[in-house]
Amino acid sequence: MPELPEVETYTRYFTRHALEQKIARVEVRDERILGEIRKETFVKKLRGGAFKSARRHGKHLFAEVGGKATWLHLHFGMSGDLAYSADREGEPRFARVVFHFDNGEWLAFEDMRLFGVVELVQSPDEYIAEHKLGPDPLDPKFTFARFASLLERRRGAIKSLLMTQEILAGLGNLYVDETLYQTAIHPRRTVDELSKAEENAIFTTMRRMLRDVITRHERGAALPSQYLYHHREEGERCPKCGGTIQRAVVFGRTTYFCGKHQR
DNA sequence: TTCCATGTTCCGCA
DNA sequence: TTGCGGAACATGGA
Repeated sequence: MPELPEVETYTRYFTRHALEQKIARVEVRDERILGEIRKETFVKKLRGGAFKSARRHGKHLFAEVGGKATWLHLHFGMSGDLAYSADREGEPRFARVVFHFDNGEWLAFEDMRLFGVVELVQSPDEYIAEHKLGPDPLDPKFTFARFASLLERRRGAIKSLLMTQEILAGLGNLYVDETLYQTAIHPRRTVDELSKAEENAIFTTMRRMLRDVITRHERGAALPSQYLYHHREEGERCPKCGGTIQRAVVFGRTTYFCGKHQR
């Protein structure tokens, strides 16, 4: 389930389990996950090294490979996940790359649908620049002024803008819908007709919601029942206002919203 | 069997 | 230049 809150959770998981351990062996089980890099190069650059730190930008996870002047880059596509264990038999069914550490434990990158990417890059900053990724909404330096400037001189639907990684990096279909639901804004409203108060509501609610989801993931807790997340079905009753949940396609993605309170 | 899925990219058109 | 619809990618679950 990889949008920003999930990738943040994976980053913390990676940090907890996989840092400062010697990489004894790298197993690439399906080369289609590797993107541009050749399997031999990938394995050779990692074997014998160790991950020194991990950071996230948007939906991307980067881990520094000590002494090799390179970073592991993970993108989770639609179905990517991480699993760390010492259990030799327990490797997940859809493990595509497995890092084996010299203490016998392993970290698997699993991705059933193979839309994810595992590769090596020069540095996170270089990657972010090259792919023109927008700011991360939970970056401490990301302010309302910065957010408002992203909306200036744009005309499209607010949902399209919030989903575009070159503008803002991290939200996907689920959490854009959640943000707009919680701020009572219709996903097709165009950016140029939003009031400053509405822009502020989006900024504030989006960040509070993302932090809330991360905290709940960390605790293994479910999302609140009044979140749209649990009501993504046409005809469901809106837990906020009793209206009816509608389904539409916006920016090419199935979109759920309350036909009554989202305007 | 058919439709749908938390993502990204590329192409074509307005 | 910006915005957006559509298709493609690969696979399993309802």
